[in-house]
Amino acid sequence: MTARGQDPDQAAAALDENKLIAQRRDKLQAIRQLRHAYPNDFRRQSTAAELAAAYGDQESDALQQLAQQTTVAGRVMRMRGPFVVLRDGSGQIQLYMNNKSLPEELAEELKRLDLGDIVGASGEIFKTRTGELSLRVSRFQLLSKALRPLPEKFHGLSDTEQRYRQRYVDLIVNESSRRVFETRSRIVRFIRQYFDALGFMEVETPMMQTLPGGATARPFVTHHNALDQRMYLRVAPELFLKRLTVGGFEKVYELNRNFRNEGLSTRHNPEFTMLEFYWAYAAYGDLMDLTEDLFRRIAIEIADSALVNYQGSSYDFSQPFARLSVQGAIEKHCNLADGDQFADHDSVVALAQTLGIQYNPAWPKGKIVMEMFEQRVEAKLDQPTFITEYPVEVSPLARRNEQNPEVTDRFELIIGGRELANGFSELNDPEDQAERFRAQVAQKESGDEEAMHYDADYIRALEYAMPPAAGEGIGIDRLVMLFTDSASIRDVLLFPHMRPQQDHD
RNA sequence: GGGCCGUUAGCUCAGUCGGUAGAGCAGUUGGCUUUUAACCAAUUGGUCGUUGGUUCGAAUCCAACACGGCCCA
Repeated sequence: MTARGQDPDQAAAALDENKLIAQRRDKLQAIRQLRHAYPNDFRRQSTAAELAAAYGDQESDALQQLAQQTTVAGRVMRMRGPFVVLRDGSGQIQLYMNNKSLPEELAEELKRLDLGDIVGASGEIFKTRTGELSLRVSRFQLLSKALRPLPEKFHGLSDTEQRYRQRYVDLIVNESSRRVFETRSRIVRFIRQYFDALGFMEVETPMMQTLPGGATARPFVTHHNALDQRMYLRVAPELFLKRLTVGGFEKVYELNRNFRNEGLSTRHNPEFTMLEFYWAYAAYGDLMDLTEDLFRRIAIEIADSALVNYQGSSYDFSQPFARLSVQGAIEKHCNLADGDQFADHDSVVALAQTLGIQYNPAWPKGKIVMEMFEQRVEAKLDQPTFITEYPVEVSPLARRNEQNPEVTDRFELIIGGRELANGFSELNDPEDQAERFRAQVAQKESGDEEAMHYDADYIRALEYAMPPAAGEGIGIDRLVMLFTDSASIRDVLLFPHMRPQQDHD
């Protein structure tokens, strides 16, 4: 019942009650009469995986001879007659619990056992007639009662919304989901090992910043009470990591969360994980080589093969990636005869008209060119491709190309029509950087909310001399999507952002 | 922001032409007790997402809203 003035969350929880939960609460009450219902003095001797490794290959007779006793613990996942399947963090082990051979009080306890309960059990290791490794249970104990029933045993939990909102249930019943997050963890661990082995140092820079910088994106805004100061959640760690190269840390990386106040989609979550690394005395070509090597090694580590299948496409990470300039990619995928259309602002505007691009004629030429790329080309780039020569107007932190000052020594890696990485030779000329910041401020003042602020301290840092360097960011969520064949970023985030559910009174 | 689709028992899903709600699993009771989505018999369980409209009558038709999915921008 929803009492007037009751906490809405409590009201929702109360409404969530049903007969199945009530029955289990009654069982819990009965247990509370007998003893502590949530003991924490049970200790197990074996995990399911350890038992499988030690005894899985043994013959039934040999096991009988051994008569090895052990103790396990885990969640009840199946009950088939006298058989109870227990799952622990390592895998599954079957228990044999015949209520006719158990002592009377345990037979009573067995009646109260439900799917989802967490129990400890001990007994002799044996193999059933069908050859399944099992434990002939002589003693068992309920360790934690499940008051809520598990989803259906065969189909698991398939409602997408509930899988995201109640990930703990998804993880209990859907092995494929568990595997995705195990793989994510392996990938992140591997990346750290990879950079550590190359002599990079992992660092942590501010996530709360007084000036958001390092990317063109809308930030989340918050407030620091004691300082009475406006603060921003970082959109990128870039400017702090580059300050560290000024300080003399020549190879640094950070693998952590960024926050961008933008829409949600199958490839965007407001908080997402990014790897950024900065490498002194290297240039963007070195980054591309490293990126190819990293992706190949991740593929072999995770998939045991450089061939990765993703959503119907197949990528061979043993091969070097294609390399194509922004302009070249537009020419190729829009079937343009020559590059004359890119000569000046007027001709670019004319081309945007011809291609039916949505744009603002007041935008600088390079920004219109990027709109062409994003609206007409990016999604078509399936196979791994480095797109290079990004316009200087959309690359305010990247080093200018020495042959063509309109573009930067920058690349993005596109796979499956998605941006996976973005890297460039760093702009370490403080006077050029100050100029670029001023251009960003002008764009911000003309209404571009994503344009950057002028970061005077960053300019001061560059004035102390930053070594020539190259730096790159790799989107970890999208990378995990690629290596787990996941269609949505929500499938690789344990707790993706969701709109709150509304309760109707 | 726009388009399309979805929302029915704890879970997975049916629901015909608008005529008063169904299955499997889970649960309960009993049987069986070396099974593999165990099996056999009986049985409980529903604000049909929310609000409003049309109608003698709405899970079903219409509208708005909420949440989710896919596609587009």
